[in-house]
Amino acid sequence: MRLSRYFLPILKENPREAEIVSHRLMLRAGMIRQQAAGSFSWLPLGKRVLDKVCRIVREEQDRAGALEILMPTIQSADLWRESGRYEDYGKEMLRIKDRHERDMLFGPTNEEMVTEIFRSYVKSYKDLPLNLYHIQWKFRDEVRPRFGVMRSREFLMKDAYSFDLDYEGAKAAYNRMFVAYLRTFTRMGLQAIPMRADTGPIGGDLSHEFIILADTGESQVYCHRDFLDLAVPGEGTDFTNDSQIADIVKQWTTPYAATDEMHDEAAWDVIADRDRVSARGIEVGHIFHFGDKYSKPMGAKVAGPDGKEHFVSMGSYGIGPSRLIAAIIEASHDENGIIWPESVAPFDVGIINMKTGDAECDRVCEELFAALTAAGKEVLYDDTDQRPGGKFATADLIGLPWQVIVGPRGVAAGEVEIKNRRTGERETLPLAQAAQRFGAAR
RNA sequence: CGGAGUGUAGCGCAGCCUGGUAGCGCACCUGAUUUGGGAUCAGGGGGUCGCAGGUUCGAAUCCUGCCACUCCGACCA
Repeated sequence: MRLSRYFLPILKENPREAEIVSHRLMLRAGMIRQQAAGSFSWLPLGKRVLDKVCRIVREEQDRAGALEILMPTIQSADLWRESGRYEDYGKEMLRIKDRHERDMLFGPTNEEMVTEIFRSYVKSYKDLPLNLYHIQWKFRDEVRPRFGVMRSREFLMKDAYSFDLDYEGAKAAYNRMFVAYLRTFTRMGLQAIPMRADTGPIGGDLSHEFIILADTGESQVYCHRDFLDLAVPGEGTDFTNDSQIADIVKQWTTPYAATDEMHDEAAWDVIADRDRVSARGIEVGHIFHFGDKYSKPMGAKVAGPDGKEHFVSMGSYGIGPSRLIAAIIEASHDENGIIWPESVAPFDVGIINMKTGDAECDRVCEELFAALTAAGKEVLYDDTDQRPGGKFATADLIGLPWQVIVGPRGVAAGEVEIKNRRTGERETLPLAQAAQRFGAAR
């Protein structure tokens, strides 16, 4: 992509309304545009990151055996009356009437709808386990939206729903999602720690929040230092092996970890001082087991091997990709801007032409741009006629992992400079080697 | 929903107290000189001063009501 043809409305100054760093940087980097309290448009740069995050989420959900579907944002109130939540949910649910005066709502979550789908088709335990997920916009009419996309009213959510014959099966499904989450967050360059959670309004008796540590986190969290060195399950993890998956979950739930509201002072006191990690955290995922809370009132049942009907045992599993992006920035930035982990960076490499219009600089940049693109890299080529300082500032702000700097001085010597955004390390390389560094053939 | 605050050009702000032709910086457009960490000069475009009433010869400025947004608290992915 050539920057001259891109839409990247960066801001030099901090917008007044943005208090926390991720909100500021997302606005300044031209990723998002606020449209109303807690509702945002995603501009090209932000959309690219959102897509990358969603892709990782998808890959890990699929790997763990979940199947992607897509349900509507607008739901009928009748479904929610079946579960009893239409009355219970409160003002956070945006209620709408259609032209026939029928009660509708903008979905804050999809338990009822997915249960409706399930009960319509699945009648036998032989079709279980089943886990259906979708990535869809949700709306919760928060009393006080804040912190940009971290706490918005409209937000993107991956929500998965598992269906099993009994508690044992549901527990195994829960464990699969648990392990999938560990992998998902790790792939985004985050260290996520599962913490026992309150089951909240959805109810249930087994629940974990996945919390990442960041100085600007919204809540106080406590955990054992052991978490920081635990091995994250690899790509080859066998999600069909229940006992292996259960072992991983056990390993990841044994050391102490709790959010403020679940904190147990007595258990905490037992831990040696040097092993205690007391920090700020951001919740990026939440998994629940809730049994027959919806299957029972909504009549979602299957025939078991015993020939009798059983209400299915369910769980739900959420990740907020839009909020996750803010969390990544909170965990990875410096005074100059965002520092993207490579897996979610909007582009892999930025090429900075220090002197657009200079025949040699232009030629070298074009060659590099073509070579890196051919090598499968996503490249943002700054071919604008801004001055070097401005280009550096923009590149640092939007946080691409690598910058290739092409200036007349280096070009005369047949060299370009490569800068790593995270470490700030610069390296001067002959042109051919620079291209090879990013996977180009020659 | 309680408390506090802010609405003036795309962004950041001044002007309001003490009413009299709406300003500054950045950004944008034109031209010239520039080009290794947010250039310089010259010229230019852009605002029903959040909205609605009221007071007044005259309102960004004073009064009343409303709306939007932000922050703190309570609440949540």
